[in-house]
Amino acid sequence: MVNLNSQDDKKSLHFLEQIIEQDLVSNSKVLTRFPPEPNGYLHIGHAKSICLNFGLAQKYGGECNLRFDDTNPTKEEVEYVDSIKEDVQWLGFQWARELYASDYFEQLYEWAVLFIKKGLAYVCHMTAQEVSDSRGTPTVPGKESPYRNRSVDENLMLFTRMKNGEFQEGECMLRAKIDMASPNMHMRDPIMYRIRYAHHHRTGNDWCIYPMYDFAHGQSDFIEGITHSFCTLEFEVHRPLYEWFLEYIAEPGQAVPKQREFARLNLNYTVMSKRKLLQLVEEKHVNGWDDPRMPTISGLRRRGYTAESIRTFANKVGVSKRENVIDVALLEHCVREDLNSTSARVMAVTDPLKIILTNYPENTTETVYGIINPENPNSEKRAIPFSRELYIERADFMEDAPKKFFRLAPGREVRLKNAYIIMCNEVIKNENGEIIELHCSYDPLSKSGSGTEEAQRKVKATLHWVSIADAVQTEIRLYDRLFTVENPLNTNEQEDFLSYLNPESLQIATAYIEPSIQNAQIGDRFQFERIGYFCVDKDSTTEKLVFNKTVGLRDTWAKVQNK
RNA sequence: UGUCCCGUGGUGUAAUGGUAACACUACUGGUUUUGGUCCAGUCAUUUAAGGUUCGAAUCCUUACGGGACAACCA
Repeated sequence: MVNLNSQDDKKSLHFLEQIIEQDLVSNSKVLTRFPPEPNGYLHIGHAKSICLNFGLAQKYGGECNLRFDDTNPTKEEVEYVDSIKEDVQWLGFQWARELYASDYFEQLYEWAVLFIKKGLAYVCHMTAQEVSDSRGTPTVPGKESPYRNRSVDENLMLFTRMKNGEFQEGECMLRAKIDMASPNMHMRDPIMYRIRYAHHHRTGNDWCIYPMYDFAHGQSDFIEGITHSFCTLEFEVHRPLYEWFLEYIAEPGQAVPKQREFARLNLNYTVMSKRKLLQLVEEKHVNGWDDPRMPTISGLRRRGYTAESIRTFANKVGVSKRENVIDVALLEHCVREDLNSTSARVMAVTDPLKIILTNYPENTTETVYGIINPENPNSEKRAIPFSRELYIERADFMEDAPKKFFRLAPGREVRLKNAYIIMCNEVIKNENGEIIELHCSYDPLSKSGSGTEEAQRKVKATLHWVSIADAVQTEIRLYDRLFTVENPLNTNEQEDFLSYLNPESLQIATAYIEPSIQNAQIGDRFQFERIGYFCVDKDSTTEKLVFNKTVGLRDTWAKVQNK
């Protein structure tokens, strides 16, 4: 498992760390948990929670459990369980125990009976509509259920019959008897158990009654001996209920878990709710949960993000209780920083313009050498074939170049990276006036690394290139933000978030790459020099490599152009 | 006219009664055989008004602003 602590140096403590350190005085061990519901794939927001829960346990010498909150069989599937486990491990964490709330169904049932016996729970026969109507509103108190004051014996008998399948779905439920006038809606006789004739991914058809979140989560924490139960802000109003149940379950003086809440992660130009992500998948606006445009962990992984960069990101966004929207530029910065120091360089032309070196011998190929990774002082070199006919990037040539354009233009010189300095002598056009090729001459004395006076000549630009005869033709998938606006949820009445989908979020193109790319394996990451970071997609075949663009290099020239 | 939570540069996070700091973004400039990387610099009277104090981003009061809560979801 990765060790996060090395990154911590002398940073000040965030508020959850402060809480833990105060508790450490009386408590010896920190036990946390990451509690996903297996009803969807994990996203970058979950990554923050994972890094927090596992990281805190690690920092304070404790442990972190992976616990699936699987109390709603109608929405949960094994596929999601498997993907969640894969994602957590890929991120670099290993749980102490793999657990399921459904493991505790028997115990939870017994506790429910205990609440009935104490006169703190009752079976209620109101319909969903009646429950809703009688609950009141945040400003208006609710009304008590007519079934509220049944005898303990009758409740016991009824609850047993619920468990035995003697009622239909929706016919009745078990409710906690708290306070219908509480200003906290969650204390207005919340539902503890409901009837569901659904197959559960673990317990099969053993049960037809299932506990609600509020009667399962805190109890599960308690059973496992969790010391700190960290969750997102929307559960803050559940805290009194979390504590209310535990108060009657724990023995006097027995330690109970402490729930504390932090702000969830939001990223601009995307959505972060599982429901909306599921909708994107089901309605096929994207190609599955692991579509590289998705903010899911599996999507980011396929896109080429490293686990390291996501952990760094989670660390940099911080932890607090303020609503926040993180600029996706920070995520991109984190992955660039990692990939810059680790990825092999390669030259790839994505929009080719043919050039012919008129003074270079025909039918000749020579080998030039490039450094695989200039950030690594011990980097090896790679061999690159050079010849008379080359491709350069179309954007690297302008016929009428403004002063600020440093690249190739008629009568101007540039260096071909790792090779020679060339000059553009002639622009060849077709009958439509489109530029189809350039005739250039090269300076034989200017070869890279030769140390000659000519080679040390200063030129304004260095271009990447590829020898046409030796290039490997590949598919590249270029991604842009999935949504055109920073907050797709901020819609006016007649639109929904789908209307802000970016129609150009995926573009497919061809890249011609130097032949050293031939041995690339699925998942390998490269920097296409001067373009960006790419990784080999799983759709690659022996005939054709497919690359995903992870993120572009910072592009100062694009900014200058846009002014 | 409810309860709870939160207000610090464009964005996030620090400063825990004693000089508002760091990161990202943006913009300047330098280095560079990647217009990348790297390096240097610029960008805030801490929502407002009162109060306590020698001293307030920090404590108190009020106002204003934002968010959560009315699923047999989690």
